[in-house]
Amino acid sequence: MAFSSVVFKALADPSRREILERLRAGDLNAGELAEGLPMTRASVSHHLNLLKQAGLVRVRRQGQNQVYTLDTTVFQEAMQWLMTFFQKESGPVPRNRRG
Amino acid sequence: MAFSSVVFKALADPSRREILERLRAGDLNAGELAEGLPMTRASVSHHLNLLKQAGLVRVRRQGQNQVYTLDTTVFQEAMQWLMTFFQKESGPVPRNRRG
DNA sequence: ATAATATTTAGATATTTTTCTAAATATTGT
DNA sequence: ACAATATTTAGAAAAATATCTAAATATTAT
Repeated sequence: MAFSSVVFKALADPSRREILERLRAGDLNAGELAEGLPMTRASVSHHLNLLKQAGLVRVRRQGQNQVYTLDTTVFQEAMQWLMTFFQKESGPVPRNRRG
Repeated sequence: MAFSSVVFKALADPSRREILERLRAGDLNAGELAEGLPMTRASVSHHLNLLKQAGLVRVRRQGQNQVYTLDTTVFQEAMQWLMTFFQKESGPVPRNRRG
């Protein structure tokens, strides 16, 4: 699927945005992320998987836990896509303006 | 529905992003927007409605046509949301930094 | 008022997404 | 190896979304 679709689809769900916002304060494991969300751990796990596929989070094992971290690079790419809409003319987006 | 959900949901569909990208070059009416998209005019109309609800486009009648225009203010808000993810600490986002 | 053109709305169907329960996998401690 | 804990995977059911055809609405010209 095209870059933007996975990312924007991932961002389109309130539970997933909630997860991302919690991760802003620091890494959390799956159990911690599931707490407070009105759904089962299995469902949270599903959302985490979508976020991972979108490249918005990374995961590493730490003992029994799966620890999730924000990965901000994709946020940047999404921002860049949005930013093109402030330039009136369409066409390839200039990345730098030497010469 | 919360601000971000409608907006990100609107952006999550490739056909709708295609529509937005065409509108970058200038206003187009519903018929023009439907051309080239692999679906009926009714379906395009549906997508346009979602974009309108998200505040991403405006529409005005011009004779027999409905003319669609980009509205960039919501793009800005979406960008702002994304931008908060580059500040590690969570909490209310400072809008300006006088004082 | 009628016809022609442009677009939307209604209702139906197909696909995708969300969520659940139950079972499976992985790690740690005994 | 076995039990306890953390998390994911599988499969099913419910809810949301995308798309179609047909009918309805709005504008313009005759």
